[in-house]
Amino acid sequence: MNADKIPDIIIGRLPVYLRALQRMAENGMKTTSSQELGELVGISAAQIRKDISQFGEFGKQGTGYSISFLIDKLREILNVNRMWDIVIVGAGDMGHALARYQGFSNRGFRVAMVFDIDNAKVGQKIGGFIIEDASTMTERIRSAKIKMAMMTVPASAAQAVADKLVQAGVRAILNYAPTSINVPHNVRVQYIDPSTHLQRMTYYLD
Amino acid sequence: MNADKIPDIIIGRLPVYLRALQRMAENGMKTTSSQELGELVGISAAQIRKDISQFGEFGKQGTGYSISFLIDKLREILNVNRMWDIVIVGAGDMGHALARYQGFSNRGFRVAMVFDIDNAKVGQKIGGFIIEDASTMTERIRSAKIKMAMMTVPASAAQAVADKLVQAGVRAILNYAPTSINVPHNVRVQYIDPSTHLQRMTYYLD
DNA sequence: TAGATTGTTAATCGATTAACAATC
DNA sequence: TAGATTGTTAATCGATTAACAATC
Repeated sequence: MNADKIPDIIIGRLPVYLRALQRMAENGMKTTSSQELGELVGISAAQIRKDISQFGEFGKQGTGYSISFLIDKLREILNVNRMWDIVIVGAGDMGHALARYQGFSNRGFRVAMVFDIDNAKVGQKIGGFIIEDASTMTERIRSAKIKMAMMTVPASAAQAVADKLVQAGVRAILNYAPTSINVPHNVRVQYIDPSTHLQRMTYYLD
Repeated sequence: MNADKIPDIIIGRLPVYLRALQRMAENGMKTTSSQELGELVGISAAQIRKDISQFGEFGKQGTGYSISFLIDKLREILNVNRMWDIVIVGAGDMGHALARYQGFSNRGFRVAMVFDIDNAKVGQKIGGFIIEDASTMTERIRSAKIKMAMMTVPASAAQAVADKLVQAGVRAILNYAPTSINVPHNVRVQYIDPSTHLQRMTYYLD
């Protein structure tokens, strides 16, 4: 294990490798090569080898990588060889979809609570969760020691909600609100905004 | 307008600038500076000036940028000074949420059709759209000349659906399926996978 | 063994930052 | 005018690629 600081751009590719490897494992494959994995994920074989080698010598010359071994290592590196509880803030359509999403459990995540400010929604059930009042949020998150959140609130509410989450001890926010937010340096943010993603592609269309 | 090829990493930041500028405009602001915009989006002022200057001289020394003028220019550059029709493939929870999402229209997008393979879903309504049979998809997309799609299908179906979309003439795919897909070079893909985004953050958590 | 593929090095390529003249 | 801020240059910093010895 290399003690140097690993660039975030490399960290960002590891989940993509892991996802592809888990798929390969499901399909019964036992080993793969940087070449094969690269074709699957659209990244050069050299880069995949370089990325992986930052963390150790996980491959074998001549035969490549053991898929299950590499999965274990990547899960360890990414800290997803455990379950992370996540809260959802905002019980609109997108919050609903995430609350019911089946794709978290085998990737290291579990939705733990869902919050909304709308009294008409509080108390209702979505995907097995009872929607809780956002006014109790800080305390609930803090006492459950939850570190991750998904924000599916309007842009106008995003900064205030983010501030409350940070206060509650959240250290990673997946932000579905279509706006940038400011958080302290020790808090990570990832952005999911379909319009922004789409606009990145229209540039190339006629 | 610079005729050189603009790096994709710059193109990727423009929608973020545009989103912030539209927010400023809604709040009644008339001008801004690279400094102010940078603090809002978390990018250095120098980089913002450099990015914008790739396309022309849109600012004024001493006063900064006219927000409405810069919005116009960015919309023009990104090709979103028009409406793009989009199809949704997969009418599960995520497809539902996207079909009902109100955040597309003022960013240049309009959902035009929703498809699913499930006969139990075909004919039902979501968000004002009637779910259509996926077997008619290629022909429907082709004759409507639609160039963009959002895929909210299981990972196992993603590659086959992508192939059909490409055949139908789609040139940009926003892929919500948790898997990488392979498409020809003239087709753009953007990925939205909450687990992948979350795993990029857990690396930094204890 | 022969063939395949890793891990790593050095070279190349590309992106970001700092600084400042120009100018509103 | 004085102050502010752009657009741009040069320097720095960082990422990717190509190549190959090592070795399974």
